[in-house]
Amino acid sequence: MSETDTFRQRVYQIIAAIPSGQVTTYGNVAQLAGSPRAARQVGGVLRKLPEGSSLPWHRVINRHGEISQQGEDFKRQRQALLSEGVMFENGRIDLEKYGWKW
DNA sequence: TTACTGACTCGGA
DNA sequence: ATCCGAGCCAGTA
Repeated sequence: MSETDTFRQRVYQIIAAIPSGQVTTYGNVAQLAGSPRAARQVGGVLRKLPEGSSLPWHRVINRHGEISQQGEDFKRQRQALLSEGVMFENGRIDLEKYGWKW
């Protein structure tokens, strides 16, 4: 991770390292990227992901263990997680159980 | 350059 | 536990 890396590039690298079947929060990604208060910007980066990106963006959720997206994107994210074995209880994921611990 | 936007989070009620 | 207001800051226009 070089000095000239942008926040976005760091976010890409971090998310690419989240294992299948595990999740992390926007805030955690921001912290690992070196800007602990930029959780919102992590969402901003993912919102503008290039079409056909292989980045596992669905493994990023909010601090309550919920999917932050709406509509069709919400359904796609939920399905992607379920297919990796991540279970929901009342619309929430148990971060103690599925949270990514590096 | 300035001005908005918002896949978030924190703290108080 | 839930709700809401305020702050945040990289992108974008």
